[in-house]
Amino acid sequence: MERQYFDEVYQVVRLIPKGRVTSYGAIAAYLGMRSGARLVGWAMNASHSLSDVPAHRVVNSKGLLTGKFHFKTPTTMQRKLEKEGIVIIEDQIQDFKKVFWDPSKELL
DNA sequence: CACTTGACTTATT
DNA sequence: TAATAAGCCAAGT
Repeated sequence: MERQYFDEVYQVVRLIPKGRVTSYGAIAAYLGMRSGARLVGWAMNASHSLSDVPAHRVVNSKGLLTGKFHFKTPTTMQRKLEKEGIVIIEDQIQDFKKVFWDPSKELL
């Protein structure tokens, strides 16, 4: 169980500000992986064990809620994001560029 | 033990 | 411009 990247992924996700979202690739890049986005997805899948991991703030590069079906209910993810002020239409985040939070640039 | 799959992304054809 | 291939790590079969 060498989850060397898993823990790092969780920590970054935990640092996502409320009302902002990030992408799997951004997290992967911040961890030094060029294309470890899939691994980030796996980390999210395993994040169900944890309680402090706002996986709903992690979307794909297009701002699409691809992982919403992995939540308790398919609407949980969207509802949580909308509750934080993010507008979503047809599983697509509106003004994605504005709410996008890049750890490598904003977390420093 | 080897192959496939998975909440992805970028590059190439 | 759209479709396909390749690349990455971990876990499941």
